[in-house]
Amino acid sequence: MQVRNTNAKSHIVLLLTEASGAMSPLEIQQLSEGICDRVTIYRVLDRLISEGVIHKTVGLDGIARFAMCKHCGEDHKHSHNHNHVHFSCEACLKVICLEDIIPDFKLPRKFKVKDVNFNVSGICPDCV
Amino acid sequence: MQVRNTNAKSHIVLLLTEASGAMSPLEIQQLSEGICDRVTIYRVLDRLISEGVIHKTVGLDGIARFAMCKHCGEDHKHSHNHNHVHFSCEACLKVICLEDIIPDFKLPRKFKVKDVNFNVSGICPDCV
DNA sequence: TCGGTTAATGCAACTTTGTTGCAAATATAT
DNA sequence: ATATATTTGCAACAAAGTTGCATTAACCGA
Repeated sequence: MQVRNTNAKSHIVLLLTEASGAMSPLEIQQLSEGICDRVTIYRVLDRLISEGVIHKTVGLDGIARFAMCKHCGEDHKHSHNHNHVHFSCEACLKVICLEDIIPDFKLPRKFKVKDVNFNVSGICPDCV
Repeated sequence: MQVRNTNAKSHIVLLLTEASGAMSPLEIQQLSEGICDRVTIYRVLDRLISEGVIHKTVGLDGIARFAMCKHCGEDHKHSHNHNHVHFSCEACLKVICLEDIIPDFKLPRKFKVKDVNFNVSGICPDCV
């Protein structure tokens, strides 16, 4: 399946690139002033995920949030993990990627790991 | 606020105690054959959480699931973390608590951690 | 540059998950 | 046994995400 660049897609990529944290579809919509329909945002995000451009994280609030894949080069689209910590601030409600913090753990070998979702919530440095 | 034991509550605790993994409110409802209203399940779960009897985890599917706190004695109700790994099997759809697998990570000191939600998805040993 | 093909979008309707208000029911202490 | 506060059921609501289908728009090749 061919990949096309569209207004909605480049707009959303730009938003996520400039964002200071992971964004929910609703937040994207609110910052986009009707650039496209709500449904399109979900669909663009799905595509960006499968293209390996962004990754998804879900915290205890159950809301999906999306962020650019920063440390993932074009070359390993299909094999990269997003195993860094995501921190949800209970005060400012921001969710940030702590790209450098990669928890160390090991599962019994019989488990086949395909995806990782690590979230920590609390108070971020800005909100102390 | 006083705590009461009710049919719904003890039924749900029993279900979770005997369960092989974390359960969603919907799964609880389906295994309960109308023992109580859907809303009551949510409310009982809320209470059990605040009593420190169960804990909550949310994976990439955004669905809340609940499991007994096994390694948490009565005494440290208010301070225990649920920092073990939860494994979601993409095949059998079970979510199990790996109580013994506690990832090692460290945040910059300025972050105040209050809660942890660690999920790994893939294929479990039973579904190889 | 102009069509033609096919991916992407908008709209409307729908599903699923979770929440709230309030009156009725029930657990527990006395 | 009764009083009181907690818990429940019901109905309605809210938020997040999905689906079908007709229309629009990217982009490839002539």
